[in-house]
Amino acid sequence: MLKYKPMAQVSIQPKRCNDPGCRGKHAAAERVALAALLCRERGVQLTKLRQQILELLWQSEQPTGAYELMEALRHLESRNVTPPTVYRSLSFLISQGLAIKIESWNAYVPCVHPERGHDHFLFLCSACRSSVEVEDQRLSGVISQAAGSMEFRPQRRVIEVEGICKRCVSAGSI
Amino acid sequence: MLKYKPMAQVSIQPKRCNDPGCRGKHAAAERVALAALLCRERGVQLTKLRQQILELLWQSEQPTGAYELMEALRHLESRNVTPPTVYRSLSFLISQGLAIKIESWNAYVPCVHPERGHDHFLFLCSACRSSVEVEDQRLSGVISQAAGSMEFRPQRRVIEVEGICKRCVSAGSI
DNA sequence: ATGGCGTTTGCAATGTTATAACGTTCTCAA
DNA sequence: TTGAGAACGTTATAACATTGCAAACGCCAT
Repeated sequence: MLKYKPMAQVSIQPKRCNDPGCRGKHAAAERVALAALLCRERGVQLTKLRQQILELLWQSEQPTGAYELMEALRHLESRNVTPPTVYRSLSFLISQGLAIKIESWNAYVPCVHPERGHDHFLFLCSACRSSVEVEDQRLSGVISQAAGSMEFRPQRRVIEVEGICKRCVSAGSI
Repeated sequence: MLKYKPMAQVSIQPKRCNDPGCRGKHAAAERVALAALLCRERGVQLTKLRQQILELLWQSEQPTGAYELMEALRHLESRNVTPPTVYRSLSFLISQGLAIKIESWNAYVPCVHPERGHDHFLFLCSACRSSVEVEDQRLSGVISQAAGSMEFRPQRRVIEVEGICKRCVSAGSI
């Protein structure tokens, strides 16, 4: 069961990150504050509901399913919450680049770097069910080039590599 | 509704294809014959059911959903066919590299080059719902390299680029 | 051919993920 | 303050996929 702790409300200074090699090591509260900032800049609303869902995603150790988020919300709000509520907020977060759907798992993760418009790929560990978001310029290059040679106009990329992460290989969980 | 025509039973000479730039221009019957050959070589059974599903995939213009395949089978066999029947056969075909699941569409396509163990990516046109399977050495390289630098052991790759294909761009279906 | 054994399929039920349709409430600007 | 668009609530249903168990099939050693 996904747990929720309300995040600090004040004095969080959102910072844009420029390190392409960072492995997403950011404080959740800071990233949520950044999301709020970006939404303000863009003139879109990070409503309470949307922020709650974003925080739940950040607080989860692992990619989270929509129905799991729904359960968590039910406890948060002490009322019934239905699928459209969750899916609409997820759509919003995804459209704003604040969350990502992992297509091969039907699960959702917060996007670590919404402030960059980059292509990312996801490494998914099937042993510990963790995901890591990675930015790669060369990947974008290869895809753009292949698309160009076919005169294909790309709009959305899904790049997911499932396997065993370093930790789990060491732990012998192969 | 997906149509089915039984494929020629005789005199099909399956051929392995070595053209990395081929865009999957192969006769369906020849590809099914090749699948049968590969299964024989591997000591696994391409049963009637499995072959029917593979043929349906080849005969479909577009990626096909499991329930659509189920409907088509019902008409073929004039009896009820249930989801597990279809999903089990799809699992088999996928495990043998004879079919591919398109994760972002929950749909299935035949794999054009089961005889090669390559990484492929898929270009998906959201206008005409077509898919094209492409092999790319550089892509595999970029992913392997990124994985290596994280000491991640990749097992399965999902690479799907959705957008608008050449035909649909020309046709102005943007 | 026959019996044994692993593989494949049939079938009913159920689980999981996602959206449609429609009405209400909220927000913000004129 | 009121009107228009955005966001949300609610009911229902669509779409996709799996579990569990039993029957049939295929293969092969006897």
